[in-house]
Amino acid sequence: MDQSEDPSGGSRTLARPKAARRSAVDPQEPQRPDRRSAILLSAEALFAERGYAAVSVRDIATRAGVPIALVGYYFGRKQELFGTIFAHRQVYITERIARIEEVDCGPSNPNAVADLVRAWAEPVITLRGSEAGDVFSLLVARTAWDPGPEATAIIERFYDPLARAFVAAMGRALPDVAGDRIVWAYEYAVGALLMYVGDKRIERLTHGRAISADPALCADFIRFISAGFNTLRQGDPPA
Amino acid sequence: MDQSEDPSGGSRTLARPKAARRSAVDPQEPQRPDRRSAILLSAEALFAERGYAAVSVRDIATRAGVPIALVGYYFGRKQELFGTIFAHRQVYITERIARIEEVDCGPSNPNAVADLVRAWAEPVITLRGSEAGDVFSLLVARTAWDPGPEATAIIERFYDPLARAFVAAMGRALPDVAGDRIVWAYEYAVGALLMYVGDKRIERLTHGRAISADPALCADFIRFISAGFNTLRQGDPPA
DNA sequence: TCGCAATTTATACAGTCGTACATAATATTG
DNA sequence: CAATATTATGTACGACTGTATAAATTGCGA
Repeated sequence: MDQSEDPSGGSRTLARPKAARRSAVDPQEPQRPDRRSAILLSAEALFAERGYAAVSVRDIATRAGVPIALVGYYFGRKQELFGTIFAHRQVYITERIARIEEVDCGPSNPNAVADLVRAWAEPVITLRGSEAGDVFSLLVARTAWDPGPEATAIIERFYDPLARAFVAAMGRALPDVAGDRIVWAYEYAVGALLMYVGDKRIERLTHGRAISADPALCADFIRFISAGFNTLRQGDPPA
Repeated sequence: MDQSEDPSGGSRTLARPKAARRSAVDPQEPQRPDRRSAILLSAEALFAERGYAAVSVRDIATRAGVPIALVGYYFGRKQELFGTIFAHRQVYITERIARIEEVDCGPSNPNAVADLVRAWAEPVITLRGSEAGDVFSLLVARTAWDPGPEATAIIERFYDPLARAFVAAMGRALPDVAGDRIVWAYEYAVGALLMYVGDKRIERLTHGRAISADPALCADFIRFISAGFNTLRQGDPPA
């Protein structure tokens, strides 16, 4: 499908929302249903549920209650709509990077590892429960494990910076540990966090008693991951 | 295999491999190419690379070098072929369950947690490097995160027993810890292991220096997860 | 009111998909 | 040999896909 890099096609000018320009007279009136946002939210929810490839443009349009062609009018190709969703939520990512870089990773802080893990994970966990947060967290988990080229491009573009920021900070907190071992440990932590926010099996294994909003659960998670990173201090260096 | 749900359509009898019946005269001669196995291996590799939905029956047939209709002749629907792949590798799963149940989880064993984690993870990690092991491990990781109904049915059928065996054994090793907290920790461990065997980002983040065959890496992983489980001992009970 | 731009809509195109089916080729048995 | 079972194959069907395009409708400043 890709054909890709420069798929613009050139001829058609992509629609930009010139709407909502009756200006700031009465911002909270319903003001003619915002169908662009409806499409964006519909796509986000569907991609989060089923993954990129399993959602058709028709599904998105149907759920949003608009004709199919309107999706292309506002967002161009399916792939660009996918990217727009993440761009729309990018603040969630930059906030996490900012919190990571606020942590004191110097030798004076004995809790640097746990502080770092908390700064990295807590924004995601506390996001759960809010409506948009639940949907987007699930979308990220789905996308992180989606082997398709559209999904990997998104992860590389939006989440590699976060990964590098965390690994760099953890390298400062654990100055005697080889960088590659920290990267591997980061992978394990990501895998665990993705399960926390995205796995559906937990309800089956706990017979429906699972509640991911429990704050004690968040504390358990941070302890689990922090203890893992701390084991790197004593381990054998890689061969 | 159950073949199951009864989508059979009734009329057509599914092919069963009556071949290789020229008996035990000369088992290693090429004996007319085994196209059934070729299809099975082709499908396994493609599903592992791209996930269930992103692979077409035509892709499978082309890679195996057989006409499309032969896939249906041997395996019926795509969904049944998917299940047959896992049934074919089921010994990998039962071996892990057996190793878990061999571990002494009584109070006399101070290393019960680490022994359990090793019994659970080591068969997967050491499988990597063998050709079939690499492919199947990746397939499991893809399937575990595939939200489609075909994939979730497979995980429930083949991997829920492994999960319950591990959780039960860990409950014996940590008798004072609530069961649901162990289930959550198990989810984190699964997430980490899936990243170990299935993530492609590691090469990007380590600038291509990652080598998952390194035995020190296996030791790091088991230490990481064991330390996580051990934190459950001291944690606050859930609210 | 007209005129222009923004938005909306129906429809069509060229592909790919899973699956089925009739027939051909080959092997096995009598 | 003939008869029968197994394996192999080409082809076609209806459904669904992403995307494009021309035309209709609406909103708004002049």
